[in-house]
Amino acid sequence: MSESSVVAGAVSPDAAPGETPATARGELTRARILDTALDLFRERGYDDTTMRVIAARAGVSLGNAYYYFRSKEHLIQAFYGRTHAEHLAACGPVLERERTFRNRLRGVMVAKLDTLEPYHRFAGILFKTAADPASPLHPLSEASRPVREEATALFREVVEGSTLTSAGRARSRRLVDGSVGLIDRLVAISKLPLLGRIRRQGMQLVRELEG
Amino acid sequence: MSESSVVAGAVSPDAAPGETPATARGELTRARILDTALDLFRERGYDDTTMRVIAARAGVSLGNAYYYFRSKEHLIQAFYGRTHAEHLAACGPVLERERTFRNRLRGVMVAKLDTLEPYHRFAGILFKTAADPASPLHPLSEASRPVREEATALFREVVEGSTLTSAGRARSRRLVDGSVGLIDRLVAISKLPLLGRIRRQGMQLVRELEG
DNA sequence: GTCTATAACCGGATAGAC
DNA sequence: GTCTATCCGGTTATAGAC
Repeated sequence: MSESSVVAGAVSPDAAPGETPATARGELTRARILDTALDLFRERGYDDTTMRVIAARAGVSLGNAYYYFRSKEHLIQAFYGRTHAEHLAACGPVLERERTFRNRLRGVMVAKLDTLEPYHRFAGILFKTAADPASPLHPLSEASRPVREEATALFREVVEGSTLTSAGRARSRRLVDGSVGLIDRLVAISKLPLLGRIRRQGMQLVRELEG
Repeated sequence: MSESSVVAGAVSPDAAPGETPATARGELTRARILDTALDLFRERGYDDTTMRVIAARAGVSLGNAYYYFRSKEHLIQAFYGRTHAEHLAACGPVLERERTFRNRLRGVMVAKLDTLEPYHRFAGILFKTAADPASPLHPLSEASRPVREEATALFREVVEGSTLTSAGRARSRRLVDGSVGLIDRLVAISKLPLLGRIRRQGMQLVRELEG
């Protein structure tokens, strides 16, 4: 029940959930294309990186790039898988060390920011495509399932491993710090009888929407 | 100080903020293109509606369509302007009639859902493009300024015209109803001394992030 | 100066041969 | 697995008509 369960169960970073596996050499070609793409995304952003340029720099034909990645967006999905794996690794020590809900939550969130920092520049595109319900990048899409389930498990562990009783970019970091503190207090205070009625109202709303 | 200030101050529905005005006949052509586009969006969705088809059905050349609308996304911006105008009109009676914060907020939000209902099908694309910081559709973009300021004024009026002391799709409607009730109670309860510390903490966080 | 049209460009995606 | 050839649609260049 330690965090090793989560970290150990990681999907192979570049397995590109739901995507063509491959044979020995194909796996290399695939990795080369992804590496090239992520480099280019960092350098020039997403929109200014064409599939043709990715293919060229990776030393394959355009059609071949599409053999490994069904679409340009699927490269981002692979990006998710890769950074998620890094995030899991970074969380290991934090979850090992911290026991309060507050510190565990903060540690996990700050680790995420650290992991994504090098890609800050093209973060915008992630929101854009992820917000499209039809995109394979949508958090609830089938393609996102593996990473989604792992991320869920990660947060479950944040909660379960904590006692829950105790009380990058500089602004983002401050936001995480501050928000976590607030959430922590609100969660604690929501147990007071005074708020029982409001909480029940909220819970019922959620339940109704599920049904 | 009645809501007439907001309703009266509406931008002309299709003025396409920041876009080419026009002469007599041009204005008609422009409206025809927009009508055609919105019809097509409703019928077949956004992605399946090509600029070529819009132009053809509107009886103009492709290049001509681009004379009036800088890009396909700008058609959506015009859509915002139009539905926003309808929303304002629908809000008039509500704000005239209701005086409690809760009912005013609910009325305005339900009116929005009603206004957008016919376009439910392509709502997804709105989130997608709006989430892109570089898009003219982004809520904070310069192109969005006119509608944004009017919408802000509308909500200001929801608050200012209320006493704030009293306590479509079926699920969306239920969500609005329920959420509004919750917000109302939370706003009320946040005045209790018990929550003073948390509120201050939250306010300070917001202030810091601004500075 | 306002409007309209034709032809091209560019990049994501696909078809199909090897 | 890999390539070449092509499609398709958003966008632009540009020329000319009112």
